[in-house]
Amino acid sequence: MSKVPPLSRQVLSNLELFRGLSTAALDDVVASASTRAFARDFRVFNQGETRVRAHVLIDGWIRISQSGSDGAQIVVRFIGPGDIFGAISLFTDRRYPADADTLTDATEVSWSDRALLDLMNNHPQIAINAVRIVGQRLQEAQHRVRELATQRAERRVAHALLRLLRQVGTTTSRGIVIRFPLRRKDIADIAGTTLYSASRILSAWERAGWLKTLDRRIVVQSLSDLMRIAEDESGQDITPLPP
Amino acid sequence: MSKVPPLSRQVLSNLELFRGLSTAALDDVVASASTRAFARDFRVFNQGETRVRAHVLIDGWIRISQSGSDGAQIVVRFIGPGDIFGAISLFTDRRYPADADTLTDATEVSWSDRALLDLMNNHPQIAINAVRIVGQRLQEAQHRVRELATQRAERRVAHALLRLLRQVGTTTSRGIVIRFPLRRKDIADIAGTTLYSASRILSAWERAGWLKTLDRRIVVQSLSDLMRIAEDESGQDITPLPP
DNA sequence: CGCGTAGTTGATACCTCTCAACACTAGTGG
DNA sequence: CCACTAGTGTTGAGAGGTATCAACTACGCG
Repeated sequence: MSKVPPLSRQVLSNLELFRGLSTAALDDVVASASTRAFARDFRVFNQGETRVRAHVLIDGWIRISQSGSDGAQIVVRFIGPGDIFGAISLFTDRRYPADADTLTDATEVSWSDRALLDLMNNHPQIAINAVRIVGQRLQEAQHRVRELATQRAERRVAHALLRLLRQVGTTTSRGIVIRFPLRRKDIADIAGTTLYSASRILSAWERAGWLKTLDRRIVVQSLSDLMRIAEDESGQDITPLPP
Repeated sequence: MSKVPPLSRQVLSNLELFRGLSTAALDDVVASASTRAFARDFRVFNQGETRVRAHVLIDGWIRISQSGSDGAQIVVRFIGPGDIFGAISLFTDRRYPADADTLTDATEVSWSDRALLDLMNNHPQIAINAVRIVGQRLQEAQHRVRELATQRAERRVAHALLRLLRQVGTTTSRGIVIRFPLRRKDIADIAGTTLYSASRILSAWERAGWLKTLDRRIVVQSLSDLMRIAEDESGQDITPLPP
């Protein structure tokens, strides 16, 4: 889990967290960074752990999930290339609030709490970027709260799929594919329902020909029907990434 | 709605957003601030409005609520003295994501987007404070997501009351009182349930003698029973503010 | 081949929403 | 002084969505 690929200013300057920095500033950032590579299905950190660092994912996919004392679990979000994760805890109670697991092979770069604070103090733009990123996530989370409080399971599953397609959908000849494997349990934990309900809902959609799952990967064939179920109030359209 | 009380460095330095600033920095902050006073039941800003500012509440209480296109509504949070609000939108899509209404007479101070960004650039500590504040709210929101996804209405109502007690509880001879008036609908919108379910649950608790409501204000008499219902996994205890 | 993981589907129970009726209060205006 | 109204809260009856439990299938892998 630790062949270390070189970390360039080029790579860093494309990350949202370091957007708008001078090359001198980027050099500072590089100097205190450390890079790691993980295999698939690796636990990057555990909920409750106190040796916190600020992480940015360079390549691969990670699932952030949170579980309660009763064992009930939710998926907080999926982390893709360029996303920061595990970083908020540096500023709050210095414990990771969730688990992080790799879904694929992955490489990350990370900074210690001290290093990140120094960087932010010396280069305020980093802190401003962080506010923007965390703010976006807060808005998403509040949107999700409303969804859970007011909509039913079927619509929540539809929304969950649409969000995933927006974030990580790839167009192929067969339809739009979600780039990484998802179990029914994952879908349930995203949409806030049970494995069983998620399975029933997806089966129904498969029967209707709206989507199918190939080797844990979901292929959507009729986006419009999905959007009709979701009745997306925020009429954002979905522009999948290039393959 | 606009007799302007004087704004002192003293007041500002006690706000979390401006914690740890030099007096020179505080002078900068004061220079670009503008103060306003509102009557009770005043709409401070509307969801979707684009003339966004960063607000800090000096005195009073404000309810932040969000509604969907279908009319379903949730209470996002209550804002008390010292809290910032409406500020994240400066960094994201420059639209307020929710409505803000005063629950009492209130005074706020606010900054334009331009002014706040300049302040953050000149005084990185402000941006760092902002990351911490927004990060805490994100964690709260994610906790709430899990709660909605995995727990049932009664427990969610208990949690909602406990959160309110923690934030704005005052001990009196009769019990712990939530400082501002709350309708059943408010409780429902916080806990993510309906007016009817909230009413049933609270009635049951009144019959059990755990709490009562006097003039829209909830008085909790048996904290322990409430906590038992909530089965609070994060065994935080509740330390009410002084009366 | 057997085992573990994943997925499907039926039966059932129960929580919660929904709809409706009614009580209570405060404020308004005749 | 008394309807009248609007806002709020309570409670019952019924429907319906979803969780839960259980049984079964399918697949991959040692």
